[in-house]
Amino acid sequence: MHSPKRILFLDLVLSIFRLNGLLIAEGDALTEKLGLTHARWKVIGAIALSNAGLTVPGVARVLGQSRQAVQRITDVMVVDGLLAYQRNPKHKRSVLITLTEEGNHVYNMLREQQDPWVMENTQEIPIEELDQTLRLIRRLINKFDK
Amino acid sequence: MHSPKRILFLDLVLSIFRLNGLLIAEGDALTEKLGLTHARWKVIGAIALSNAGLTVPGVARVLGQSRQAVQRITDVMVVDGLLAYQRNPKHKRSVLITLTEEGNHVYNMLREQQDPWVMENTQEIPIEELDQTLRLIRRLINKFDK
DNA sequence: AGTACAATGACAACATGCTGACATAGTGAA
DNA sequence: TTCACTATGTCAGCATGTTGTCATTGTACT
Repeated sequence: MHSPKRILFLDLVLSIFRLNGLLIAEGDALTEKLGLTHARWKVIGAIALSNAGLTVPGVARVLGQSRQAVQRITDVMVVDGLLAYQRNPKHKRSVLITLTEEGNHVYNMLREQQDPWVMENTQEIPIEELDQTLRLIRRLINKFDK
Repeated sequence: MHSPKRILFLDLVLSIFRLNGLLIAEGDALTEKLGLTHARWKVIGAIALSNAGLTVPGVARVLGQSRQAVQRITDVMVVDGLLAYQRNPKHKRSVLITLTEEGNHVYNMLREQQDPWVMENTQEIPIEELDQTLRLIRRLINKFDK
């Protein structure tokens, strides 16, 4: 049972855990000057990328997290003036999340940090390898996301 | 600046976050009957795989976590009778962690759950793809782990 | 329309990760 | 040997994730 594939897969699982931790640390370092954290980085990114406007459960679905976890983050970000809740014509209670002017400004500054970071960490990696890896990761996500 | 590579990389980062969350859920489901959690699964695995015996900071280094986080888990596992602290001939205060008889039993049962799980989730995936992916993940880990 | 089921907000309990701080133990160089 | 630096255990505070529960709102089917 100690097939190479088994070892390889368990190794991959542990490496995902490891990389996840390192990416969180990178995210925190990257956003520290902006008064953000990795969790807020994920949320502000999801909202900035949405055209139609997202609700709290909508962000949770995009990020694959519980709506409660997202709600806690967005509540704080609204208090901090980065996000605002807007009336949702489609739902009496479930409001839409939008970026405030300050939120937009922070997101733009975030981009200025993020873009060189991405460049730095991908320039030596062929695009085909990134693509293959992303495809396998997605395949595993689909397998587990039921 | 919206190069395909940039999009691809950010997509990969988000997918790592996503897969990490799903793997934690899988780990929790897999170990629930054994009274474990994903965090204890990682720790018990690290200790079972070590031949020479590990200290708390040793496990932390293997897993790439803070020693404080590992200490908290092992303290509980010692109380629960899965682990035991043993005198370390090389250090007066930093004890070695060993599996108790019960800990060994739980680890074996864990393997009985884990092996079919690994089989089920890898049988359709060529070993070369797993290998390529692991290599890229490792490459990123090395990049961020300074 | 009415009614069952799903989605949402709100609150709580808990697990797990991080960092910081402090005292003690170990190590290596002068 | 002595002294500076590193490693370790311990305690605390905090951020973030999970699940569970309950009341309310939306949706879809009869």
